[in-house]
Amino acid sequence: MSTLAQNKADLERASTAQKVADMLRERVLLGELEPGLRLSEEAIGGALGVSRNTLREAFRLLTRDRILVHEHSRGVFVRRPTADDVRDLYAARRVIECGALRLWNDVSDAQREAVRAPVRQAVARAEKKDFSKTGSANIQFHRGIVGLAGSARLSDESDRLFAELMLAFRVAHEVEAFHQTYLPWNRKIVELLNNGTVEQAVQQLDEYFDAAEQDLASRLVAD
Amino acid sequence: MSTLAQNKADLERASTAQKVADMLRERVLLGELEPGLRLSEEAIGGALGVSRNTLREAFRLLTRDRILVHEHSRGVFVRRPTADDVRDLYAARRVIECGALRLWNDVSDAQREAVRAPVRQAVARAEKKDFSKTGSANIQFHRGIVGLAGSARLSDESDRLFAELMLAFRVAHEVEAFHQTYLPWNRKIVELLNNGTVEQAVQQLDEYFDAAEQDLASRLVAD
DNA sequence: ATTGTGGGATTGTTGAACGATTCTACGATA
DNA sequence: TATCGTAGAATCGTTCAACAATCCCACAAT
Repeated sequence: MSTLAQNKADLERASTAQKVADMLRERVLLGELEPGLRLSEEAIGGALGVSRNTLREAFRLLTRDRILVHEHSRGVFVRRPTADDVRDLYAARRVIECGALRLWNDVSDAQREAVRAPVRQAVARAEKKDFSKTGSANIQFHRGIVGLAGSARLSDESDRLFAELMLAFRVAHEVEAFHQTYLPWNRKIVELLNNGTVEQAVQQLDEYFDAAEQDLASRLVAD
Repeated sequence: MSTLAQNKADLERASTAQKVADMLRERVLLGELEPGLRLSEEAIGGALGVSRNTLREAFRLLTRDRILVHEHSRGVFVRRPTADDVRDLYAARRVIECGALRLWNDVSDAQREAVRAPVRQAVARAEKKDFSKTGSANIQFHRGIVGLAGSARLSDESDRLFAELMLAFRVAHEVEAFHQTYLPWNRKIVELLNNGTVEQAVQQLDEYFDAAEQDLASRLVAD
């Protein structure tokens, strides 16, 4: 049955616009296309070998994901989050993740494990002085938390929030170093959860958000 | 300064695709285009006098809003929420709205008033046997709750969840009667908030979700 | 009843075209 | 020197026509 599900993904080949959008998303998140950069329809379309119409469809997709911003008759630009955006982003995360974390005792073991595992891996890597994937590990931890809610829609929206946050890190020139700072926090949260003190874990998560928001926002005031 | 903000809205005339999307969204939400209906590019584009390309951009917009679903090489259809969708929707609402409501004591008076006012109006109308806008009043109440979080992103996403829920009501043939049932719940929640017993209000909201979810899901099992 | 197999309809994508809007650079004016 | 206005270039917004790819439906064969 699992093979059928796999094949399904192969059969549902994405449209050209979807594939272009995926590629552009990756480039933006990898930092190859800097925030604020204007994406010319002609230049990008020519380079990728797709028509303007198809490319515009891809742009719409990414605009909805908040990766790009669309200005009428001016074109699309890689989003450049401001300090206000960061505040909004963290206000949303606080509600979503703290709310999800409070469900800790009502969810499946698999869901709980999706929260613990990323931290365990990050700790293991940190002990080996391997800081290569600390960023994605931190994201995985928070994805796990959102997953406790058991809503695909909420998880999808959170992924969009995380992507936008990545752009903010990029603007703040703090892509990797940033996440690394907060591993101790994540450990503490998992520890509190394992102790059965869920409310304390929620409070700890809330403090993490305070610190992270302030840290990031302070780096975004200057241009 | 307020006039400037108004003019801005005029200046930022929406693109054709955006206007088409807005019109289609309204038609769908009003029930003129039934869930499950396939939207032919040629038919709709011809009727609205826009090109296929522009129409397809509008479709993409609405697909991201979960108003339409897009099946490759088959076309776009008005979304037809299933019982599983309803479960997912309420799982998301539970986390978002209960989380937002817990912020009651930390927000501005204006934000709190945005929660109370819709219930007050609904009560006034109900006393006059005027049940015309009870649906939108219920939605306004919940929009107000989400607004407590103070995140435009979260409010936008919630609007999408509400729109999707409207479609579910449509499928369940319960557009107006549904909301009406839950006015007493809303009153009780506001009452508990005014008493300063926020946690009890949150619990009441959670029970509302349980009841609403079960009611709606039970009407969606049959086709 | 199930399984090919056509043809017809619809979508996916392209390329060109042209009006509308924005940007840029240069010169006029104070 | 600084501000303003303007013509021309560049780019976006939208349409149209075309064709390949895909799906749907009816009909025939087993």
